[in-house]
Amino acid sequence: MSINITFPDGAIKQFDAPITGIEIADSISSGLRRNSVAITVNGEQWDLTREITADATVDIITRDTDAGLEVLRHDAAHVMAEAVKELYPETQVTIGPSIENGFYYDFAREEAFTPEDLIAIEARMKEIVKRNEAIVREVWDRDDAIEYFKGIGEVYKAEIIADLPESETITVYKQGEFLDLCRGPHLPSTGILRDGFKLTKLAGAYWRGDSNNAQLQRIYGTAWSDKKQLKAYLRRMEEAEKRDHRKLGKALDLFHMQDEAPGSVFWHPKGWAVYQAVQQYMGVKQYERGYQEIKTPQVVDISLWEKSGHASKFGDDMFTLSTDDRDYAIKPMNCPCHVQVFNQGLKSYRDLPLRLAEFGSCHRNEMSGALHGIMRVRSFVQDDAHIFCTEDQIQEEVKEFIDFLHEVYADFGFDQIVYKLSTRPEQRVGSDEDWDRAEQALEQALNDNGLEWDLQPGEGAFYGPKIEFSLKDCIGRLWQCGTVQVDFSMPGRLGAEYIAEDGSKQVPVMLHRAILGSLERFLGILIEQHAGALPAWLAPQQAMVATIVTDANDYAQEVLKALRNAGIRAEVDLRNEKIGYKVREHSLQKIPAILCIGKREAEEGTVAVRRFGSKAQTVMPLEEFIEQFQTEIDDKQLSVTEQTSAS
RNA sequence: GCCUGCAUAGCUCAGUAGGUAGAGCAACUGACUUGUAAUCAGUAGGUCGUUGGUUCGAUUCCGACUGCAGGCUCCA
Repeated sequence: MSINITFPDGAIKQFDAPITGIEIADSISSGLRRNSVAITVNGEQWDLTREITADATVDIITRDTDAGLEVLRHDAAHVMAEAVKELYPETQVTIGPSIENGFYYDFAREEAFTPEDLIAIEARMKEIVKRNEAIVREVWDRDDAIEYFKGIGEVYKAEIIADLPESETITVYKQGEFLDLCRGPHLPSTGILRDGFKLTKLAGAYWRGDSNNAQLQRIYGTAWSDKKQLKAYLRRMEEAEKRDHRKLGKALDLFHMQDEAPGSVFWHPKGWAVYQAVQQYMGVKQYERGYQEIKTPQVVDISLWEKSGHASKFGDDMFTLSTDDRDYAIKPMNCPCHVQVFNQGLKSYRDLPLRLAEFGSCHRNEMSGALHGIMRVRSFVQDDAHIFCTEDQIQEEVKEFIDFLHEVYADFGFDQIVYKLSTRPEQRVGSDEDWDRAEQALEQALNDNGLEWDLQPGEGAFYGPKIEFSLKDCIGRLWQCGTVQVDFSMPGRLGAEYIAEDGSKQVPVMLHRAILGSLERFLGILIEQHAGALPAWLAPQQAMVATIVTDANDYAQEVLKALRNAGIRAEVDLRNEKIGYKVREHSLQKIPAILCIGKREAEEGTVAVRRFGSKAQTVMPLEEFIEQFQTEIDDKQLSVTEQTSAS
């Protein structure tokens, strides 16, 4: 019997059935056969060795594509599990998927794996690849599968199968002595994995992601189509590490943290200069967009947090104190305080939308394991604002906000933004009708802005759904910064109301929103994004005046004064050192402009400018430099190259 | 909070198979007046995170605690 196989380019070829993916690949070219790892058959991913018995549309998956890498990574996880079972037979295997850049497998074992074990496991994996064991797919009866895995002591596997929907076909893959439940697809044999993998780290992970369950041992690895790709990836990771904000924060003398104040930042003069630049920028932008800035108290009676619902949901994570028989909490967030400001005086529908903003200092007793540099801290400042409005105004306000956020992120040099819509969680306040309307409003706003977004069911705040705006950092980690949340419940709980057009009392809708999120976290991301070399408008020290000879000291002081008068953050280096030494030091500090001053410059009233990232020096009159540099700062130019191309 | 690992000079790191530690840079002193990524010489600097235990003796071995790192969980 012959069947028609349709290829991605529309070509149709006849084959004698049954035929396998590997035979199809071979019929096209030996190169394709060598590089193929799986095949898409009528939209479903199949093993290359699985027989195709009827007409089908196929697409051969090669090892260098995203789908191919996923297959390789999944196989790497299986090979790792096989290696672990060979070396430590008492270990139980659970699940092992492919992930971005690699794979992991979760194991249950009494004894902890050590870093030395990883080396042994990796070596055994290489052996298994060398053995080139055939990987065979088998369809099993559900109960037989459960019995089998129970029989060999793999209770986790048995549990997974028992929980699979009845309709699911139970497939088992066999390689050598190792048998694993898996949907596939997999490589025809272990040898095809080749040597582009490496085990990277050891971690704990809860069974089924629930902290009430047993903790398993997770081994992470990275896997690529070949060794060259692997090496390139490892180099990328090394580069990324150099950008780490904790390293740069120390090297550039921006901030420090110490044992006595875990999760809190000591900002040094230079770091604080950046912090201030960011905050002042936001203040101006908010004013331009119709926000009014306020400031609310740090220590507030616990009763307010009980009314708002925060105490019951986050009580354990709040810093509390009592004095004079009264219980207080250090504010973990600003919203209830903002409602208090709204509640002062009688509000009219004419006052809406009312946009109250605060650089609100908040404290949260985050779990010790959650802390991470200045990205996740216990003491932080939010660029927080709450918009009190009518239901009709939600759409427009959210749309406005998204536009605002895009403008801000672009100014800071971010163009990769990930949008997520988080909907009602299990533990929540407010009626289902309110949640329906709130979720709809946000979804509408995202779609109206033509944005691509992911849904995160159940991830909303306890008082309302939210859109999360995340930025991708240099290591590819996603950091949530901006957010906008629709809240139908808190204003009512805290007694907010306004007089409507018809004279009736109405409860306003409250939009919670932030663009930077936490300033601490945002600065961390900013440092990593720019590898510490902040654009001139954000740099802590924008210009450094460095003298070549002591005779130029007086003129250098004049230059410093002129720069500072022009609003430029400048310093002067009069030390008795060689100019090469000074240039090196200030270049390492990534200062955007170094102005070298020697005898010639002093006589001519010029400066010799050396820009960060360039070895070239340009001698120009002081006034010209100031004018040019000021424009660069005012326009928030992101790089000098942009400046030259723009002018 | 949980799992694994780590904690030595201001910084980056070495070291001690148990006998109280060393380099480079930085700091300080002196000389050098210098033209674009490190001038030379000298000096000083450490309860080896805290705290118990084992030992004649612990920075080193064991335990607890604190902090940090990578994950997991959490993130108003």
